Amino acid sequence: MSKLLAATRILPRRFYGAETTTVARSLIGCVLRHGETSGMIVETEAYLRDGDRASHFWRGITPRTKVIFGPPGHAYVYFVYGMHECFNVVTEPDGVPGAVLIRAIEPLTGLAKMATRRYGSRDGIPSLHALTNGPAKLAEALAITRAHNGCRLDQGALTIRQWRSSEPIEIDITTRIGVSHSEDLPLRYVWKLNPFVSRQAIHRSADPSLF
DNA sequence: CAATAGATCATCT
DNA sequence: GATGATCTATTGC
Repeated sequence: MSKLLAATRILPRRFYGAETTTVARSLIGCVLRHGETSGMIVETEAYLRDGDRASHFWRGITPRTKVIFGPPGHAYVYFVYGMHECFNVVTEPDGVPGAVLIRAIEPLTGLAKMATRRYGSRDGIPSLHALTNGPAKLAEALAITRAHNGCRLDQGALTIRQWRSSEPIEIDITTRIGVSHSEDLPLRYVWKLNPFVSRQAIHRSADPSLF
């Protein structure tokens, strides 16, 4: 076991029972690990109970959203676009819905395995950051599937660990990616200037030279 | 670099 | 029957 992983400790269940926005922000800098593969969380999005039409659960409990209404600290994994799976953590107390989508990680261990899962046995990967800079990309790289839906994150093969960073992490808050409702809510948390985020936290402008 | 098309199916109306 | 918390390849400037 590497020193890197030995220095981490699994987040307790109560960590996830807090407000969804707090959990989303606090997860930045933590380590998501599945077996030999792991990465540092650099980008998250909060999905809320109140006033958030972009969430999967704003209409209430369905077979798919059932786990989101359950106790915190469990995985919510959903399938979209006929081919992609994305990983969330369930937040808020039991009975209160809330979820945080993990949008990007910085690869830490098991790089070769991740590359094989993403690109097969062909040699050479496009780039390191392209390995895990998107919710469906990191799920594939870490082999997180719908089979993990509802599993606990404080025990078993799929865990999230705290990381003692020597320096405080600078976090940018932006609107969320790819949503077509509640687009203006500032619920995306990105590690400022980290090259492994899915998109820069830079605003778009008609004049790119302004940036 | 930016914009767009196509892949492809579970979920809910 | 429409839509989607996406990704990749391709086209266009």
